[in-house]
Amino acid sequence: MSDAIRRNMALFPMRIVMQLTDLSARQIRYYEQHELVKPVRTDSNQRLFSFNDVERLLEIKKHLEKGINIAGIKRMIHQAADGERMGREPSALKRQEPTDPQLHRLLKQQLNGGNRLDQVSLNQGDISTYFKR
DNA sequence: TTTCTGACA
DNA sequence: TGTCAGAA
Repeated sequence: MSDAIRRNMALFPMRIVMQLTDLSARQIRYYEQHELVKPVRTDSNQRLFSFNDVERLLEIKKHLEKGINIAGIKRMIHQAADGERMGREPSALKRQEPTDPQLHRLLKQQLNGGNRLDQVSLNQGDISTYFKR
C-alpha cells in the first residue's frame, strides 16, 4: 500500500530527471505535452517528477530507441494505466519491471545531495550502464 | 542559478 | 529536437 505512495512521493526537479534519464528538458516537456508523464507542479510552476515518472521516462526512452513513435508509446502508457486501474492479471501484459537496487542507490545519492562539484561525474556513467539501450 | 513557456528553424 | 528570449 505504502509502496505506491513512496513511488509517487519522491519528487525530482528537471535537472535530476535529465541526468537520470539522459533526456533533454525539451524532450521531457514534449512528452509531458503528449501526456506520457504527468509531473506535479509546485511553487513557481516548476515540475516535480516522482520515482514513477522517472521510470516512465526511462521506459519511454527505451521504446523510442526501439523505433516506437510517441503515439504508440502514448497508447502503451494508457493501456498500462487502464490495466492497473482494473487491477487485472499480468498474464499477457507482464511489464512490471522491479526497481533496480542500483537505481535506488544512485537516486538516494542524488537526493542526499553531497554531489555539488561532481554531480555529473556520477550518474551519467553509472546510470547509463543500466539504461543504455 | 534553474526552470518555464512560446516560437522558429 | 535544439535553441533563443523574457519572465519567475
